[in-house]
Parts: sequence; structure tokens; C-alpha cells
Amino acid sequence: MPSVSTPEDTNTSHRYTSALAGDIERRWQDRWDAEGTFEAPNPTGDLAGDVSGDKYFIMDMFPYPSGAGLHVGHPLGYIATDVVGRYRRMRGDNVLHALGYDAFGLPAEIHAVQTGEHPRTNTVANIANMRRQLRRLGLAHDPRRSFATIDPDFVKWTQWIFIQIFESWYDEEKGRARPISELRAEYEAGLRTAPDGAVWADLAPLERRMLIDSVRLAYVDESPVNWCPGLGTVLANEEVTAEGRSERGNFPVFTRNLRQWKMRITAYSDRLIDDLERVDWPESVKNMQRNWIGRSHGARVTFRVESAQTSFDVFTTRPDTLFGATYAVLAPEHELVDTLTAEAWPEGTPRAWTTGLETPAEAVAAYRAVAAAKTDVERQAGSSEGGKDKTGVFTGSYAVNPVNGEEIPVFIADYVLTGYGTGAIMAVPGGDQRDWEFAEAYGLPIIHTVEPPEGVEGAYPGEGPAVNSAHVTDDGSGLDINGLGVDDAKTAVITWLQQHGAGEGTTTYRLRDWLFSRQRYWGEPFPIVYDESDQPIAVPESMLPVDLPDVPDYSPRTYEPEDAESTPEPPLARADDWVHVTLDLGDGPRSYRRETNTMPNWAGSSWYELRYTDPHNAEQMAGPENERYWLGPRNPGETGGVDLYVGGVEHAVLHLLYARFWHKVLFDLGHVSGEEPFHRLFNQGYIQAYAYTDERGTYVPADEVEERDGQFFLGNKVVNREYGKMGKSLKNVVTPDEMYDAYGADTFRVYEMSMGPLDVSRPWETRAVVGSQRFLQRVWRLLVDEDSGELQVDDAELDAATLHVLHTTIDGVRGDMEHMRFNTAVAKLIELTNHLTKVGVSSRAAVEPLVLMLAPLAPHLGEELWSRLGHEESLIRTAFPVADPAHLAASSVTCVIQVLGKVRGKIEVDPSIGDDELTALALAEPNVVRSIDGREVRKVIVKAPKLVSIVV
RNA sequence: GCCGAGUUGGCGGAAUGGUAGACGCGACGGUCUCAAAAACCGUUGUCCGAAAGGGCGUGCGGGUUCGAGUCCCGCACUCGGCACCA
Repeated sequence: MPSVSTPEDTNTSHRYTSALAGDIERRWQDRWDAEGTFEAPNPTGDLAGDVSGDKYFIMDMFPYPSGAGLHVGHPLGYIATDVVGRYRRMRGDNVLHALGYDAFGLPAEIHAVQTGEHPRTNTVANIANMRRQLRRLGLAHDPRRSFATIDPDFVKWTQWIFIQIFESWYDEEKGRARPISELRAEYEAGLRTAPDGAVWADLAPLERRMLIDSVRLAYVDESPVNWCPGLGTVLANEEVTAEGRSERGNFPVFTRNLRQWKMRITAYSDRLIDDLERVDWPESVKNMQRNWIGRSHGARVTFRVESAQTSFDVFTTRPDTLFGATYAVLAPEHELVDTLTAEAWPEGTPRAWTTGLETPAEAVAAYRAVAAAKTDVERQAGSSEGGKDKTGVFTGSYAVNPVNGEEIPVFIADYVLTGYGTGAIMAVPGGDQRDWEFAEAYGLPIIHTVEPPEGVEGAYPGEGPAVNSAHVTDDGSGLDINGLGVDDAKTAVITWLQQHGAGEGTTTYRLRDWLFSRQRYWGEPFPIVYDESDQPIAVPESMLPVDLPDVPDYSPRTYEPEDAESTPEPPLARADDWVHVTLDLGDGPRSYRRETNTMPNWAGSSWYELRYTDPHNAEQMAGPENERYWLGPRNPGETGGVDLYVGGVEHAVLHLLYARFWHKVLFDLGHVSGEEPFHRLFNQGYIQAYAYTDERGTYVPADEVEERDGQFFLGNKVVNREYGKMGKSLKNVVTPDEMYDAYGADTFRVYEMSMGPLDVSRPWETRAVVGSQRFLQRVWRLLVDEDSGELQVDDAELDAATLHVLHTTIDGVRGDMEHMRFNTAVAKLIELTNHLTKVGVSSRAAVEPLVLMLAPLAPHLGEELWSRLGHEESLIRTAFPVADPAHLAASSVTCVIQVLGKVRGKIEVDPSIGDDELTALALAEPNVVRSIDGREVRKVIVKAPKLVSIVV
């Protein structure tokens, strides 16, 4: 493809070239800045102003300021939200639209490690560069509301929110978070006893603290976490791929027991799922979140093991199949495995169950050793597809199936996972594929408890009447569910279990608590210190923000990516002077030790929507009146939240889940007025690009590749085409700066908006951009004489045809704007422009609406033409044109005549034509007569005035 | 395996159950020019035909309907998410 170029040598000196566009664009950008055109007033505070009209809060997923700069894909969403914002202003709304920077993160830290330069220096420089690139796009942002998450007064409130979360607990009874102070008060008043029955008054001070600490929404806990030696930090579940690698960097991740900070997001599982019904989000994202939280309803069933005088609970979603449970399986790591391991193999134990070893203890130990040596990925490997090689070993114990008293063998097997449900299952080979495979391998009985349909072999997990599911006892306490459907059978079994103390209905979740600490330098420090008892204490608000110390070395200790045995070591731990502090926390100066982990870079993005509403507030994260105005629910029962949030789908379960969680905690604690941060979410697609490799597989510069006869050449060498991301290493990056230079920002904006629907990904094609430039040039030419530069607009009245085209365009473009169908809006504006050009109309009555409709898409050109039309004020608050219904009806319409569903003729008719008259005209049309060919007309369907369908 | 989205000219894409392919790119032809570029005008799904007109066409196979890209049933493929989750 040829490199970007545009003709600058023209015969006419006032043509809309990229140079002229550039002049116009820079001039208007300066004027907008100088006049504060896009400043959005607040109800109160330093940004207070007139807040008449509806409010409309638009947000983009804010960017990480990468040093690589922008490519043409990055601004797609920003342009779209800008068009929406400009359109809403023309509708009279008070529009809040600003852009901040998500500026903590790994690349700056890596850069710092490599160069020794403080990450802040590099980050600030990157932000400046990005601001410059984006300013040139002409985005209608309120510059007063921009911030970066690394700004000390932003960090202060991030830390403040952390403290609110730390200082609260989840009251299951009330279904909301409450301050720890209230819990402590209830304990002190004797209104509450500890879960283990302990009485507050009897507890030692440290015991009291540990009791409280154990229920905090932000807590320190030793548990299995994702340790990524290659990154030198632990990661949240959401940051680990299904393949067990880090989402960032693709390094291996290992499970390690480590003491780390977590957030009790699981307390909100139900609300996070249920409230998805109340927001206007893409169904796909809602589904991903539901999937990730993974709520499943079922039952907990208790199985007695008489020989060991104990019992274990299993979780099942299919209590109706309990009669088909022919064995039970514990995860190898289950805490009862040792207890359940028998002294000796029972009489007649099959050899396959013992792995040939002398005692259950040996067999169990051997199996556990093998399982422990495998990574999670290895344990799953080879099992999912076709589900072969299920392995396990018999514990030597039997458990009692509560519904029928049958003794069933208890196995351990690594196809049962520790982290889900109770870590133990009842195995129903008749209804579960995995259990079926295990039963086949170990010769265990198989009982179908749901009648499988004719011809179904193997495990049958579907609907059907229960069979083999009855146990009749003399005293009438037995259970009989034969014949019941799955749902009724479930209910019946759960009721029976509850009555007999053998289980209950329950719900489990896949979601785990959010691992919140990272062993990095470039993140928010925790506002936490430890005293001599090693329990965490929140730093008082007056001491916020806790700043990062300067350190000689920014890197965490990193390791070989495969070094699973390594241990995380945060860089802040090396800043001795910072770690050890003397503070007065109310009982005189004492020594404390600071928390040396930092927050993940999701912290800032979990609440930044709030800061846009009141960005300079020094007293609060956001003043309540401003927060409520922009984010509060407008009607009772609504969730509130940003009116339109646009960004990529990659944050479906990361940022969007975390932000919802924080917002709900803040709502519970009374700090925000709405239950959801983002009312409407829109996922824009990606702009992708072709990349080319030569015969060695090396990427070659995409802009030097030419297409000939369906093949791609670099010079005279054939190269291979790939399709995917735009990136430096792929040598296919096209930058906005190149587009500004070659076409101007308005052309670039119009092209991006006209490429296709906003939510669909599509390939970038530089050579097609010229089409948008030609369009803007035609608009320019309608109003401006290219030779003289003079305005050439008259006040002539519009002819009927032009009025019709104009008003259908207005009507259509308005609808398209409302629904963010910018591609079709542009197409309609092109059609109007082409019509005006063709009929030679440059009347003010036509071109003024055209300019106004074009302005959200090509704002600089819009302003320039509007100003040349004699208007002194910016058009930003000029009303968007409204169609006159009188001109929407055409003076004549084309009526299509179908014979047997095929189009056989077209006639021009009056729009008000009656059915009878139209039928007569249709039946007289020569080609229609020929098609009917003398056959009997059996039926005529008339949809006047557009269609007549004749059945013969 | 489960869940979700999708499949329309050479390309990006349009189409409240009613003229499939709007608009744009590219290609072809023309105007202007010594020439070229730019700009402008025209043609452009495909096959048959001199034309009029006709056949075939929205991943594949069925169905509903006067009429299906659109609705229903089944299938294939592509992309995304989840996955030994009980």
C-alpha cells in the first residue's frame, strides 16, 4: 500500500486541503480553550454554575499513558463519545465529558528499572504527549476536570476509600456493609457474640482485634494465591488466563500459600449478579460477569462415615440424583482425607482401587504426592477433551447415602477441586459425564435416576422423570421421588434433607475474594501501619496521602519465570527509613511498621467516575450535591451511574467488576447516592490492521507492501498477510499524527465514524480515508468559492425535492445520533451534500442545517463554516435541526409491483393514492401484464403507496 | 463441552417481513489538461441477451408467508468468554 499522501498542489487556493483544515482546526482548538467552551458547570463548589437542562455524563475508559503513543485505533471511542457529547449539547444538555489518566502501572515501572529514572517523570512526559495528540483531535472535554491517578490529591482519596473498606464489614442480615465501629459497639454492648460463641468481655484485647479483623471487607489473609515469579508479584484471579498464565506478559503463574491483602468482594456476589438486571449493558458483558461470579444453586448433603465417626459435606446442583450416588470423592487436599484413610483395605477391595499398595495410607500418600506435584494446568490437562484418564484412589472408608442408607466407597481424585463447593462430591455416574468416566475406569456401579430419552447412551444430565429414586421405610420416613421432573425432584429432596438434618439448599459461587496487594513500586501505598502485635491499623485521614518513598531501585525482586519456589519481595520493603515510622495515632508517639505492598492498578479506576464530578474537592472525594447531580438515580428504584460509558470489552470482568464492588460499598456506607457506577455501557469494537511477514516470518513495513493480482508484494517478493492488532513490532502502526498531517483531524474523525457500526471491529484502510476528505471538500465547496474564498450562499427558497431530501436527512440523522449509528448518519449527510451539489443549491436554508448536523462529527469545519455564515457565537449550543413533518412526505413515490413475489414493474405514484386506483395502475403496467401472462389473478395485496403484490 | 456475538459484491459496510447491496474505497470509462495529478461526471453482484427483459444471488439444508438477509427448526464455520465448577 502506498504511504500516506495528499495533494497539496491545487489550482485553487481556497480548497479544503489538509493544510487549510489544519489551520482551521488549530484556530478553533485555541478558541475553545480560551473561551472554556466545554466547561460543564456543577451545582456547587469551585465549578459551580448554571445547571439548567438535563445533565448527561459521558465517560471513556481512561487510558494508560503509554510511551509508545497512540495509533489510529485508540481514539475510536473518544471520537464517538465526543460526537455524542456535542450532539447532546446541541440538544440543550449539560454535558460532563473529561478524560483522566490511569497512570500507575507496569510499563512505567519497567522503564524506571531500565533507566533509573523515576516512573513519575516518564509517566508525566507520556501524559503530556498523549494530551497533545488528543487535543489535536478537537475533543470537547472539560479540561478542568482532568486528572491522573498518580496525582497526590487523587491518591489521597484512593487511600481514603481503602480505609472506608478496611473499616467496614458485611452485615449478612441487613445485606449491606456497615462501619466496623458499629460492630464493635454491638459486641461491647453484648448484643452480639463471636461466631465461635465467645463473649466479647471474656476476650483479650488482641483477640478482640483479631475477631474484628477477620470480618473486615479489606483483610490480610494467608491462603493460596497466584504467584507470578516472572512479574515478581502476586495477581488476582481475574488477571490469570485460563491457561494459568499472567494476562500481562504471559508468564507462568503458580499457586502459593502467602499472606496477602484481599477485598471481600464475595460478600457482594448476589448483588453484583442481581443488579446486572438493572443496568443498560451489552448482554455479552453481563453474561461474562454472571459467568465469572458463577452462582449455582444446589444443596449441601451430609454423608456420615461411621467407621471414622465423622461426616463430610458435598455440594451438588443435582440433589434430585442422590439415589444415583454410587461413590463419593474428596479432593486430595480435603482436610478430612487423613481421618477417612482406613487402617487396612476392606475385604475384597478391587486391585484397581488400591493402586497395588499395601495399605490405604500408602496409596493415599502416593496419590497426594503425585497430585501435589502437578500444577493446576497439568491436573486439567488431557482430561477435558474426551475426559479420559480420570485417576483416583480408594480411602478404604465407606460413607452412608442419607436417602437410602447405602454404603458407598469414598475415593480421593484430582478431578475434584479444593477451591469449589465443599471440595467433595457425591458421584452420580448415571447423570454426570466425569463421574461416568471414573466409574467405568474403576468398575463402580451406575444407576440412572432420570429416565434417559430413547437411544441416549452414557451419562444423561438432562430433563426427564425420576426413576430408581425411592427408599420406602416402615416408619414412613423414606423418600420417593420417582416420576417427578427434575425441578420438583430437587425441591422434594432438599425438603427431605432439611427435615432429616442431612443437608439443606445452598448456593455456591465461583468468585473468589479479590487479591489486592502487589509487590510493585509504582502503585498506591496502603494507608496501613502495623504495631508490635502485627495487626493492621489504618493511617488517620489527616495523614493522607501516604506518599511513595524515593528508592534507589524500583524493581521488585524478579525471578526466572519458572521458579515456583521463589517468594515475593516488594521494593518498598527495602526503604527502611520509610517503613519504620513513629506516629501519634492518639496514644502518643509510637513506632510502627508500614505496609510495603502497593495497590493493584485497578484501584484508581475503581472510583474515578466519582472524581470527575468534583475534581478539586479537598475535603471530600466528591461533594454529595455534585455526586448526586451527576451520578445519582433520577427516579426511585434506578441505580444511578454514568449515562454513557464507552470502552473495550477487555475489562468485562476486571475493572467493571471491581468498580461496581467499590461503588456498592461506598453506597452502603452512605458516601454515594447510587448503587451502580455505570448505568449504560457500550463496547466499541477495535480497529485492526493487516501485517505482513516475509519468507523468514519477519514482519515487514506494512506501508511498503503492494497488492497485485490478489497477492501481496514487498518490492518483487511475495509476502504473507496476517490480520490482527496494530503494533510497533508488527510494523503496521498508523498514527493519528500522520492522519492530521495528511487529511486533518475532521477528516480523520469522519472516516473513523463512517467505517462501520461502532461496536464492530474492522480493518484500518488508509487509502479509504480520502473518501471522507472528498465529502468534506464537497461541503466546503457548497459554501465557499474555491478561487476567491468568498462565501457563496444565497437566500433562495428551496424546491420541493430539496426540502424533502433535507428533512428526511434531518429526521434520519437525528435518529442515528440518538442510537450512535454514526456510519449511517455520515452516509445520509453525504447523500444530502451530493444532492445539493447536483442541483446546485447553496441556499442558507439548506446549508445551515447541513453544517449544524455535520458539526458533531467534524466540529472544526462546522464551527468555521458557521462562523463564515455570519454567526459570532460557537455553534456548540445551537439547537440541532428538527425535521418538519410536512416535508417528510415525498411528492411522488416509487411503487413496486410484484408478481408471485418477484418485482415485475415500478410506477411513480402520488403518495396519497388509494388502494383501488393503485391496483388498477399496477394491473395495467405492461411488464406486469406480460408476467401475469393471462393467468387468473387470485389475490392482490396492496400496501399503498409503496407496494402491490399480485398472486396468480 | 457450555454461554454469547457473527457469516451480505473485489474490500469496509446499508437495508420497520416489502425494489438486496445505501454510503464509501477500489476498478473501469469519460470531462478538463501538452501530459499527469487533483477535482468533477458516469458505470460497476453475477450469468444469458443487441436491447427489452430474464435466470441466479445475503454461510448450508429445511419451514412459515403473496413476499424472508430479516421470523422458525436443524447444521457448518469464524470470533470472544468460561471450562474436570459437581
